[in-house]
Amino acid sequence: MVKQKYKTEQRKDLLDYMIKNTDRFVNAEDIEKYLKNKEISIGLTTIYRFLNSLEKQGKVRIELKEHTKYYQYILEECTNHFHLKCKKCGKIIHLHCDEIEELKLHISKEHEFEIDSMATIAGLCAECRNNLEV
Amino acid sequence: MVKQKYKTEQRKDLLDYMIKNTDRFVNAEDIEKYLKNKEISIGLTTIYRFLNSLEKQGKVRIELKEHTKYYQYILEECTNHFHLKCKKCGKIIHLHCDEIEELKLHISKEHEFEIDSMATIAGLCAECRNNLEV
DNA sequence: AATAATTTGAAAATGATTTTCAAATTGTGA
DNA sequence: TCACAATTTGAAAATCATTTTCAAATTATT
Repeated sequence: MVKQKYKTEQRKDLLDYMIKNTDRFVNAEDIEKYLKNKEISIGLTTIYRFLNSLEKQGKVRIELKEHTKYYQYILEECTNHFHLKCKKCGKIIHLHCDEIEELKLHISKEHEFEIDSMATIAGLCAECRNNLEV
Repeated sequence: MVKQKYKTEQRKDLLDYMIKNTDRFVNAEDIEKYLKNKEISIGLTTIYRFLNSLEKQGKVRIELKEHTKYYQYILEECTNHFHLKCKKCGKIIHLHCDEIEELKLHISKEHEFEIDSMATIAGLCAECRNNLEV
């Protein structure tokens, strides 16, 4: 399943789709519907195989909603900064911040733990925090 | 499903089990097996209902392995500190650390984002980091 | 006790994901 | 360029964790 020795149209289209939709989480059905609309015919099986392959390679963030797995492709440029993820609306904030780097060093030295360079921390964004107070 | 007006033996046993197993993630089957062994008979349906109820109340951390949901009961005393979770072995480190509090303040002020008080950050623990290098 | 409200659990249903396997596609060596 | 081998695809069937259903059991209330 992580062989992929032959290149195919299907996987090219699938990767294109994932890279164009890095601002949200998508599931297998989302992908199928979109491609069907574009007259690109890809079987659900192939979509699932592709998503599994991305997962094994660690190239996607994964989220569970109801019974369904949602995937978000991790862009290269996102591998070296932190992310804040709003629990309410799902928004992801890309955090370029020296304080985080200091914290990583501290945790590594004092707590002997190596935090992921692209780790995600959950919480509440400004808008959702305000809406809660209404 | 979040009514629970009547108290029952089943839910008492289930809560006991969850509270006694906060050091790891358990799934519905784990719970069933354990209780069956203890001669306590509880239907799988009831277990699922109970876990869903905990989830709706926000009393559990959830993790997806293969196709199965795993649950970890969140102890009261864990709601006010951070956690480091090793991606490799699953170990959870409870982090009592001033630097984190400073970071939370910074993120709140400068990035307008309120980090969860019991947030979990992924990474690699000392042992797994060393084993990787072998 | 008698009644009403809620909970339980076995069995059936659900639904997302995986498996199967024959056909189609892609790469390779002559 | 033409086979031949290796890999990939996808429709259909299978899987399997989880949910739904609903009658019976349990719990609270009068």
